[in-house]
This record gives sequence, C-alpha cells and structure tokens, in this order.
Amino acid sequence: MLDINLFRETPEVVREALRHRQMDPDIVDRVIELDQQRRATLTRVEALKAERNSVSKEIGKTKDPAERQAKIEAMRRVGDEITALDESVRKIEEELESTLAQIPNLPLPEIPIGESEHQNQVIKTVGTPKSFDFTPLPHWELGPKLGILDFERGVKITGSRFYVLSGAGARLQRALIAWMLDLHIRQGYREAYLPFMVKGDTLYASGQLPKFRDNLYHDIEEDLWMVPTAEVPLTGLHMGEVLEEKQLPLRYTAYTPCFRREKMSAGRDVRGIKRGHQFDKVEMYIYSKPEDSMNELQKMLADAEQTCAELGLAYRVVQLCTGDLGFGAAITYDLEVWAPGCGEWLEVSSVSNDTDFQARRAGIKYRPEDGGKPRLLHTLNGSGLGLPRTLIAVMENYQQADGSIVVPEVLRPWMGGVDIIRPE
RNA sequence: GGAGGGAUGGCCGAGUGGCUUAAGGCGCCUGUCUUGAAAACAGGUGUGGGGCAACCCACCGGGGGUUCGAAUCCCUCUCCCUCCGCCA
Repeated sequence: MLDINLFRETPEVVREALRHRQMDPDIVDRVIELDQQRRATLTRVEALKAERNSVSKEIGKTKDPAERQAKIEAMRRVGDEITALDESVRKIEEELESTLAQIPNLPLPEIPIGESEHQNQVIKTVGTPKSFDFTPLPHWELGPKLGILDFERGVKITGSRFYVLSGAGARLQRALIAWMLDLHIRQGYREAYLPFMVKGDTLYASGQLPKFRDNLYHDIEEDLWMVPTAEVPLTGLHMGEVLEEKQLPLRYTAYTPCFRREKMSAGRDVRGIKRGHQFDKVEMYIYSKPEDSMNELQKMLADAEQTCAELGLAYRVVQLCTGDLGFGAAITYDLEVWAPGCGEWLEVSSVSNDTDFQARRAGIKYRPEDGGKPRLLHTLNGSGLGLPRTLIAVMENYQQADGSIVVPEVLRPWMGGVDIIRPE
C-alpha cells in the first residue's frame, strides 16, 4: 500500500512509476478523486455527529418534556442523515482501499527502466560455469537413472507438476535445508517454524491478496490459504504490532513448503522440478528501521550469495528492471546459479526491499527511542535458497561421467556417510 | 463436537443506558526536593482520521442491530480459559 500523501502531493511521481512498471497511470486520478470525495463527505458527517453528541448530552439534562421531545425529534432526523452519509463514506473508502490495494510499490530512483526481464542487468558473475569432459545430463534424466527422483509416481499420487524425491534424493534436499538454516543462524537470523496455512488477512498484509488470488490454494471449509512463500507468515508474525526501536533489526529465517497454483505460468518450464505446485524454500526476512534498510538489503544479498558460494556453485547477481519488479518490491536482486544439464541460469533467490509498502498494509510500526510517534518500518525478504533449483544445480554440477553425484562437502554431515550418490 | 466462563489503554483492573471527558493502581516521561539516587509531591503519558487553526470525529475482541444517546441492551462471529468427547 502506498502512502495516500504521495497521490495528494506528487501524483506525477506515482504516474511515472506506474508507466515504468508497464501499468496504466490513470488509476492515480481515480485515487485522487475518491480521496477528495472521502474527505468532503467526512467533514459533513463529522460535523453532524458533533452536533448530535452535544445535543444528546443536553437531552439527558433537559427536564421540560416538550423541549426534550423537540430535541429528540431533531436528532432523529440528524441521525437519519448520519446513517446515509456514513454509508456513502463506507462505500467510498471501500473503493479507495481496493483501488490502492492494486497499486504496486514505487521502484527506487536507481532502478533501471525496462519493460520486461530482458532489460534486467547482470551486476556480477562469481565463479565460472563448470566444464565437463562429457556431456552433462539434465536432472530429469540424472535423477530417475539414480532412482532418487520419480516423476511418474508424483503424477499418480497428485497430478501433473508433482514429483517424489526418494532415498538419497530426499535426504540431499533435507541436508540442504538443515545446512541453509544453520548457515543463516550463524549470519544472525532467528529460526522460526511457522504455520503453512494462513487466513486471508495475513495474505492481504503481505500483498498476495487480493491481486494474486488465482495463484493460491484455498481451503473453503475452514477459509484457510496455503502459503505461497514463508514471506507471508513472516510478515504476519508482527502484523498489527508496534515494536521497540532497540529490537530492530529483527532478522528471521524459516523453512516452509510453498504452494502455488502457477495458473499464470501454465505451460512454462514443464520439464523437471524447476517449477512445481509444491516446493520447499528457506527464507530470510528482516524488519528494519527505514534508514538502515538499504544496508540490510546488502547484507541479505551477501548472505544469499554466501549460500551459493559455499555450495561451490557459479552464480550471478541480476538487478531487476522496473518492468520485472514484484508487486511489493522497491528494489530486487535475483541470484541465478548455473545448471550445466539444463544449460541455463536458474533463479534460486530473489532479494527485495519492500520499504514501507508491506508495513503499511500489515500495520507494523516501531516506537522511536526518543519517544516520538510510532513510525512504519521497512521489511525485506529473500530466499536463501529455493530448494528445487538448488537441488537441480547441485545434481547437475556435481555429476560424474558414470552418472553418479558427488555430495558437496558442506552437506556431508547430514548424509550419513554417503559421499557419492550412486544408482540404487 | 458438547457444557460453562471470559475478552476494557503498555500492564492490572472498575464500569448494567446520559457528571465516563473510560475511575483507580502499576509502569513510563517531566518538574520540585537531593551531592547523586530512592522516596514523597505536582503535572503529563493510546491509535487512526478530518480541519489553515481553534477544535472535531472514530475506536472498550470483529461485524451487525435497538436508541435522541451504547463499554453498558440484543444478534452474530472470532479467540482465550475450565471440563467432557474424539484424536497423531
């Protein structure tokens, strides 16, 4: 949610930002119109309420029956008018809310302008894509051959885009999760175990509802939603709270499965485990003072990079252009690792500063130590990392000519003595 | 799933239709006093919105209703507590 003052004071800034995000800027005029209507109506109804309040007090003290009855009659008419005006305020506010709720965050001034992912900028590349003296296989061939990845049975159990990891494959993913969480704890994050189902209010707070409803799984019986990312319950953790300045920054890390209907991506990336309806992710999340949030963003990016680096994967950092930014993000860096079997760079992390956009929707503030009014804080989120694509990269980069996979050094403590995954 | 009891400011807690402008206490801030602190005393201490301002409006778990007027009465939902049932 954007600050309404931006529309009142600098509407052209908002229009420009929306153009850069490939959105129609006319919505700004609608917001301004509704805001003016709201204030005009509010002024009228509040004056009437003030009158009713003071006359109602007089009625309590009025002894003369005729005078008393006259005042009651007058206030009954005022009351009817108030009811009508309250209703129109409610309607105006409802429309203003739902209009504002569709408007994405403003990109920071330094974000490169572009229409789509094609204008994203590679900022740096670390490590060199591994070369092989044989033709590296894609994971969708490697996994089934080793008996650690089973597409057919995933489809049998649930349907398309579901798969089964078994044996060393399942264990390798669990090793990655445990290792990543421990790494983030060392980097200064607090581990959280969270609900995987949330209520609609929580999804609204983090920005998934109402706009991305079609991409979510919804349980009608209990009116609960499956989380599409740990960012949702991590935002919900402190929604509606006023934190103390000395608590900040609050850094969290959490493992959750993520559930996405991927309706908008139907037909894309159908091979392998790159894009499924259910996937695991280790998330990082930071609540920060506004003046510190850009430093925290750099820290989070460095922490995500360390995750790739310690796994021995070649990766690159990509700055998203205005047209490719997510809904709540003011700035985003993607981390991509090289997968030699698929022959592509895979997005394993997306590190964003949402500035006060989420905090305003979620009502998350902090009380300054100087005793001033509570202020909105900034929230940041980043994957550290998404599991399926990390698993792809590990399998494809560590494969050997005989089809076996060497287990990266850092994961071995969790692999029960298995250093090389061979056919089962 | 069943029966009963609850939800009031940062915390505790009073309040059954109009002197409530939410009592009182704790905590916190400021001042007086003090070498300093404590104690005592005095004053101040919620959030959001409207208005150039004076000031006004809303909020007592959420939503709806009755009334000139609701923390208070009615309906409904949510959550918490006690007990019973079921259960990994």
